[in-house]
Amino acid sequence: MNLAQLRHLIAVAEHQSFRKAADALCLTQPALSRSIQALEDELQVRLIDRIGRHNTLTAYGRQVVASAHRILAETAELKRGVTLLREGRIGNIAIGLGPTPASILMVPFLCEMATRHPSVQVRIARGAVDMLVQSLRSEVVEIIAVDRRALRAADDLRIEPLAALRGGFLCRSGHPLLRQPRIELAQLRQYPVAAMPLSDELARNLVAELGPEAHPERMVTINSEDVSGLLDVVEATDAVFFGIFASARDRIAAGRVQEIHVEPHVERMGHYALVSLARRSESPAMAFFREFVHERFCD
Amino acid sequence: MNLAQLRHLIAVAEHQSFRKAADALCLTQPALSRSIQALEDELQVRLIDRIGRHNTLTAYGRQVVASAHRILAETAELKRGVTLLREGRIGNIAIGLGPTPASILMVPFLCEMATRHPSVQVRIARGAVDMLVQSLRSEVVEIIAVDRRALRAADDLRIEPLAALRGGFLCRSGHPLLRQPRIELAQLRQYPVAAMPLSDELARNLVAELGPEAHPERMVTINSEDVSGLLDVVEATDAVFFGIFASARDRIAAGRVQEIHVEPHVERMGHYALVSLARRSESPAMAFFREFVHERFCD
DNA sequence: TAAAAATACTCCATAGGTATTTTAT
DNA sequence: ATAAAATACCTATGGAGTATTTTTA
Repeated sequence: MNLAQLRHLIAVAEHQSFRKAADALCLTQPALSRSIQALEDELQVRLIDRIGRHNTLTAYGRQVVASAHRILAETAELKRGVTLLREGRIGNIAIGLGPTPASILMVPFLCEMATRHPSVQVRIARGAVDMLVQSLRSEVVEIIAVDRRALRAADDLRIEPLAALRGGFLCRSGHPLLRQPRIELAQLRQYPVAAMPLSDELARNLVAELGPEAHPERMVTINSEDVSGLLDVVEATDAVFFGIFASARDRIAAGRVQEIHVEPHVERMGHYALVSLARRSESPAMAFFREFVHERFCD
Repeated sequence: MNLAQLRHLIAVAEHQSFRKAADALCLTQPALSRSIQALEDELQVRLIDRIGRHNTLTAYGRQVVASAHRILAETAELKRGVTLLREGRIGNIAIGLGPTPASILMVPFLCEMATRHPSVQVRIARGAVDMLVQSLRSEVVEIIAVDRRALRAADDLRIEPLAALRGGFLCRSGHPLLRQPRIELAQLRQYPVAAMPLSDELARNLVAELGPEAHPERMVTINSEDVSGLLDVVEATDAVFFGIFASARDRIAAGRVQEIHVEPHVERMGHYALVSLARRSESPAMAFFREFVHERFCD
């Protein structure tokens, strides 16, 4: 039994004629006859009463045609489902975001999906890099966006670097520091410093470039993984934010916070990456996330 | 896309290995690989991530496998349905019965079907032969059992004669007539005669054999198509029944009615037939009816 | 007698098998 | 290095076409 035979049977049932059905199927009449015969032989049952003018279904034929309709409808549904999935009109994606990527991506991405692709289910996990990598390996999430320097390379991971993001110090507009002609770390440290947990590598670099006072353990007083929360504090108080400017893109654009140019000037860059399992194909809707991330990861 | 490919995909999904799945399918691994590839090519989508140890379904694969399960379940259901139908465990039959056949068959057949084949839907139409033939031609019923002599032969009808049935006069046990040594039509006509509508042919025969007094128009006083009803009357009164003895088989066996031997003795036979549409195959469950009829049409 | 379905035959595309190469752990 | 999947190549079968016969209205 095959799907063609079912289509053929339905056509004959509809046209009540092998010839007309064959024409409709773009098939020759003998081919159609044999197709129906083969089905009848396999089911060991006569499906159509051949009575010259208008052929009619037997009781078996009616039974089989009913099933055939369901089967063919289901195959059409299969193809439709694949198409919808490919077009990203259905599907689901599970994403893991490290603290800074979350601050840059989460709300805007969820807004984008909610408006543009409302039928795609999105799940977002947030957390530390190690935890996210674990989620990735256990396939709880399909992709993660994390700090590249906190990542241990492994050949089961596909690491896709993202554009580097500028970072440094931010404070609210009208902050007392901004009135000073030259801001050194010592002045800045008179205010609380808000930052997310920083990597050892970054800590070493800070100490090397700005002196021992710049070690996060000493410098950072307000520490949270919730970067947005930190920025709320920075906007409302004299606390100073240390992190990636893109996390505060909207606030900077709105003039609510601004960069502090600390002397000596050192360009701080954040390096992030999308990480997924190697040799694993990705959900179709994941293209949206990928595109969105590359769009947002720039200064 | 074909059913084999869907089966193959499901096997690979289950075994997470082309080799094991191929073994399970009694297929070689290359054949299975190509089958899956062909399906992927047709759907233009990767269905399985080949990752050495355990291959896994892609998002598309999961979608397709879900549909594939439904499709294959439906094809199994199709075959099961055909089998059930062939075994007469499901199905429906619509039957037409003339007055006398109805009196012989209806109740016992319905009892038989209700006990032996409770899932088979049975519809029984009763009526005059012409009406039943019309129902047959319009496929309202699939077969009719009627008086053969009331039937006009036509080559779109398949007529299957049934064993002839003896007929004549019946009265209740203890009927005054039975005390007489010799019963002639004149004596019998002192009592009401109950009969169903009789054919012109039979009327002519009766007149020829028993004289003008035997013409149904004069002889029959209680006339109905409901033979069982007539027999109820005959049992309860001195009315005499004229018809086929098989209609009263149970009543005769129980000694409630008995034959009246009218002189001169003329063997009256009823000739019935099963009629169906020529070149039309019959419902599988119809075999039960056919068998039942042949079993009951005997004296 | 004419129209439709079945049959006879021929051909080709496809599915399967075997041998081998490539890939991944 | 080994196990698994992919590829190459060959074969056979099933399905389709053409020509013809049989059937039936």
